[in-house]
Parts: sequence; C-alpha cells; structure tokens
Amino acid sequence: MKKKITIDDIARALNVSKTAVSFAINGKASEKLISVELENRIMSYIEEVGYRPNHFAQGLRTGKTKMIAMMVEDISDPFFSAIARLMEEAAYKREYKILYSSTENDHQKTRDLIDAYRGMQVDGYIIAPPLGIENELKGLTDDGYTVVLFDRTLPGIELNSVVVDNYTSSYSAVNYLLNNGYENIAMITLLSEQIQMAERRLGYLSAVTEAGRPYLLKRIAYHDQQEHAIFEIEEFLKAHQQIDAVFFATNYIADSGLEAIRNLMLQIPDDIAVIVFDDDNFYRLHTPSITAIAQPIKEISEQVINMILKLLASPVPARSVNSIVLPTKLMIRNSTLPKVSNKN
Amino acid sequence: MKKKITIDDIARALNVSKTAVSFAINGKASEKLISVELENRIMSYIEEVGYRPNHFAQGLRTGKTKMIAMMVEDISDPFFSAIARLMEEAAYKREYKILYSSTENDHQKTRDLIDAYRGMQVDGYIIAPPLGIENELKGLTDDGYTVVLFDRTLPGIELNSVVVDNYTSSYSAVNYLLNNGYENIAMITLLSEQIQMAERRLGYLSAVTEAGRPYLLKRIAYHDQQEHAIFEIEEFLKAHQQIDAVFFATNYIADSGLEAIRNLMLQIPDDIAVIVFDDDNFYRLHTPSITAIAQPIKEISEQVINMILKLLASPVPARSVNSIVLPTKLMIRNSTLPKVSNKN
DNA sequence: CTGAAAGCGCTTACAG
DNA sequence: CTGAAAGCGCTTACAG
Repeated sequence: MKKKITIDDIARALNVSKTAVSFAINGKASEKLISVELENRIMSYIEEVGYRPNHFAQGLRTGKTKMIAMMVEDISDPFFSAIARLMEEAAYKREYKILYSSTENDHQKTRDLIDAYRGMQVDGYIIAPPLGIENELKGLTDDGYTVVLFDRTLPGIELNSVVVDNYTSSYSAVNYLLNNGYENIAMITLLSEQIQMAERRLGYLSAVTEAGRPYLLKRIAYHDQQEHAIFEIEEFLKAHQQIDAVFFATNYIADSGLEAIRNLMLQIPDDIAVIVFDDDNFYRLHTPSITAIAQPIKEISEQVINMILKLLASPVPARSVNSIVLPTKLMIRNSTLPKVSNKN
Repeated sequence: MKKKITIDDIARALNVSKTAVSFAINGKASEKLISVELENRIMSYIEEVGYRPNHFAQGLRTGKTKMIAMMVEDISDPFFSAIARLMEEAAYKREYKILYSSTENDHQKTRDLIDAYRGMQVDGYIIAPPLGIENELKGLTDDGYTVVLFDRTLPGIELNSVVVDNYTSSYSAVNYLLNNGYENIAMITLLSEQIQMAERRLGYLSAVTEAGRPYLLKRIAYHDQQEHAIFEIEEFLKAHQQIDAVFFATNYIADSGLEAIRNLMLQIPDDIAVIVFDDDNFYRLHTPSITAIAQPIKEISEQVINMILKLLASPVPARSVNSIVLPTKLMIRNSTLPKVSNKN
C-alpha cells in the first residue's frame, strides 16, 4: 500500500513547521499571520502531491466529521431517491458526505441507526421520521446535534422541518374531483398515524364533508405484501360500488390500486376517476394519464440542505426552530376528466 | 452536549484496565486470557451505559473504517436505488456503512469522488464504473483497497465484478421478437462505449444478422434532455417506417421511446412491438404491458455485498479475481405478442 | 490479568 | 512565522 502523505511529510519537504501547513490548509493563514507567499507555496505543494488530510484524525481532533445522516422510509422509493440524489450533489459541493439509510418506518430500526450514527459522530441528521422516535430526536438535539425533519414532522416536538402543505393539497385535489362532477370519492391511505398521512386524510375529509358527500376511507398496512394490498383494495371497491373516484395517498398505494382497478376491469375515468399524492414519470405515460399532486422535489431538497448547512456552519446552536411549508402542484391529466353521466 | 463515554470512563468505573475493556469489546478476551466473568461484566456495563466506541479514534488507530463507497451512475435510477437499498441492509447487518454517490457517468466527477473517499479512507469500493477511470481503479487496487465492479466492467482491466449476461440476454430477447414474426427490429441505445451497452448492442446485432434481417440502430446521448431524446426517437421512427419492433437498451431510454411512440400515435404491438432492457413495476401496468429483460436485482446485490465483505474480512489481499455473471429473465408481456399480419 | 506507554494524524494554544 | 507540546479515543505490544 502506498504510503499516505501526512502533514509531517509536507512540513519536512517544505522545511516549514507543520503548524504553518495546518493553518494554510484550514484557511487560517491570514488570521494567523502566515504570509501569502508561504501559504501559496504550501497549497501548491499540497496540490502537486495530492495530499488529503486524514479524515479520521481531523474528526477525532475536532469532533466534526463533515458527515450528515439521511434517514428516509425507503431509499428506493422514487420520491426519496430523487431527493437523495439532489441533496447528495448539494452536500458534496460543500464538502459534506451524506450517509443514507432506510428506516422502513420501523422505530426500532431507526433507533439503532441513530445509535450507529452517533457512534460515527455525524454532524447532522436529515430525517423523514417514523412515529415513536420522539425521545431519540430530543436526545440528539439536547446533545447539540443538528436535526432537520422533512416530508413529515412529529406530534408534540418542535424541530426544524421542511414539509409540503399536505392538508391543502389534498383538500384542493378532492375539490377538483367534486367540481368535475364526481360524487362518491374514496380515499385509500396507509394505516398510519404519521402526520403527513393524517393531514392528507383530513384534507380529504374536509372536502367531502363540506360538499355534503360521504366519506369512504380505506386504510391498508405499510408492510402489506403488494398482492394483499391489491386484494384489499379490490374488495373495498367491490363492496362500495357507488365509488366513482378514488384518491390514493401515496405512490405505492396507487401502484396497488391501479392494479386492483385493472383487475376489476374498471375504466378510468369513466367508471372511476383516479388521483394520486406524489407524481411519477409513469403517470404521464399511463393509459389514461393519471392526475397527481406533485411535490416540489427540487425545492424541498434545496431548502433542507441549505437549512442544515447553515445550521452546521453557525458557531452557536440555534435556539429558534425553522419550519418551511411548501406548496404542491396538481398535475391535471386524463384520469380526472369531467364526469360524463350515463357512461357514454 | 452530553459527555461522550470513553473507554477510560469504563475502565475507571469498573476498576479494570482499559486494555481489558478494549479486548472485551473487540472479542479478543479469550485469546488474551481475560476471564469470561470479567468479559461479561464489561460487556453488560457497556450495554447498560450505551457505550459506543469512537469511530474516528478506531479508524485513525486501525486504518479500518467499516465504510464502503458505492458509486453508481445515478442513485435515483430505479435499478440502482433498488440495489442500493438491498446492499445497505446487508452491509448494515455486518456493521458496515455505505456511502452512496452518483457518478453521472462523468469520469471527472468519479475521480473527484474517489479522491474524496480516499481521504475518508473507506475500506472498499463498489462501483458501476464510467469509462475513463481505469487508472484510478488501478491506483486503488495497487494501494490495497478492495474494489468490486458491478453492472459493467472496464476494458483492459481485471477486477472483481458481478454483471449479468448482457449479450445473451439481448440476443435472446431479439430472437424472441424474430420468432414472433417481427422482421425489422430497431435498437435504441446510448451513445456510449460502456461494456454492458456494447454487449447489449452486439447481442442485438448478432440476432438480426443471423436471421438475415437488417439492423436499425439509433444511439442517443446520455445527457440529452428528455424532450430532445423523444424528438430524436420520433425522427428515427419516422425515417424508418418499416420498423415493426424496437428494443430499448435501458429504462430511461424506454421512457423517452414510449413517449415518442405515443406521440406518433403508433399502436403497441400492432404497429410496433416493444422490449426493454431492465424491468420496472410500471411496465406491468402500462397499456399494453411491456416485455422486459429483468435483472436479478436481489442476487446482484447479494453477490456484490458478499464478495466485498469476504474480501474485506480476508487478512491477505486476494491475488485472484472473482467474476460472476448472472442470467436475466425475459418477462414476456403484451407488447411483443406474435405479429398479426395486415394489422387486423 | 494490570498498567504504563506509544502512536495513528491532526489541530491549536503557547512561548519565543 | 517556528517548534515543541498536548490531546482527541482508541489499539496493541510489552513488562510484570
């Protein structure tokens, strides 16, 4: 193995003190009265030999690791992986590394992960939290770690967060269906009390209730096999033949739902209109194309990464909490065309 | 910030030497003549106070970091994100952390990433390499780092790898089209000399050539805007009206291609049959459903992770190279139904 | 088993 | 500016 160059090697090679080298590397040259000429000499030598400070020695010494943990439900979910991709780029530019992991909405796994990341002393945490990790989050912030939540917050805990307006988005989407003449609108969502899911559900409930329409809610478990989810949705739709539109609360529920609708040989939108929370390339190409609530993925990523980098750069721990709520956009497509009566 | 517990604190609290604590933690108790009783006492205390060794001190001291870098084309690509998810889980169980990043098939970005990971002294590298990083890979292995390639290899360089049989998969898929009566089969692929792309192309060329059919190849750039890719595919299909089937070399090319086909109002499979390299949930739900070559994502992940963990666990650097080639599976769906002449 | 010690590579306060 | 020094928390060879 090639010998790693150390700061000592550099000092010796240039006949300067390693203090000077360290100051130059860390941009403290001017502040520490090191001449520009020496600084340049050091920096160009570093460049030349391809020196890289040992990350572990730095981490051990400074307690800062330039690493951020990102914990989401499922890193292979298109929504989360798109966000991960954008954050990675932004973080990389500022010399931060991101460690991704999937919580599977399992609070025990999430606790274990936080524990492991604490051992690694990552500087900050970006989390789409499952319920049940309130104490661990409190522990993190109490110990001075920077935490930013996104996609959802947790009840009873005040933390920096970036979310979309789930309530209004859902409310508007359901209203759009009502205005297009749909009367018996079902919502199929997760059996979960996560805040973002609760808000989507409330938006739906408000809209149908205000319109004097019944609410038809079906909830399925997160860990359900897809086959089972499809079966449950089929049974639900069969049991409520009056349903003429359905609002799916997430992408993966919609995947099962679209399969159920196909299995039941229902036509979209003639027999049943469809709207989904979260957009996907696929919905544009689906026959018919599917109306979806698009989250501003780029903006979410930027807000989260800017927020956490700003917090990490600040010398004193912030005592106030930043909450950003972003709007979504309803992508209107053919699965929600105005209702034509008598199925013509 | 809560004071971190160190190995010194533990030694003091238990009135034992920190040597003993270290041995117990690292499972060297028996080997170092530490009594089982003492070992248990130490371990249960560690459990009780939630001690976690400082990762950076360990890394600095041992030179091992328990981190693996994973570099893929695009972490938000469904194929790569699914693999990332599976690897993360497997690695996590063995106490390894994975650092993901996207190369964008850009060799300069990839070099920078490798450089950064070297600074972090990650133990191993899992890479779906872009062309042009042969020297960097050679540098890594020369310096004793463990490298496993997947999805593709690089010409003229012998490294551990896990890939699928791109040539045979493509050859068989095109033969399937030929057997179903399609005569003018086009392939739309990347303008890239990456090995896996070259193999897919060669499989196609062999199949059509052997059948005495013409080859109709269209290549588009990786970084093309999707709108531009769609336009190019439309122009290509318009310019070759005889095409009755098309083989897309990747998912994202197929996304553009399906849009082009739709824009041209061509019916699948009556006007044009479709087959795609890489499967996706979406193809099952597409109307009509799309035939695809499915890579064994689970097995690829397992093979890669097992290979790298085995190599990392081995005390002596392996001098031989492991190459694993896995078969794919053709998922036959409605986009390649046997051709009906005269468009009836 | 203990205990003192060295050393991984860095940062930083300090005396000159 | 230099140079010696301490210390981050760990692992490990060594003498007892």
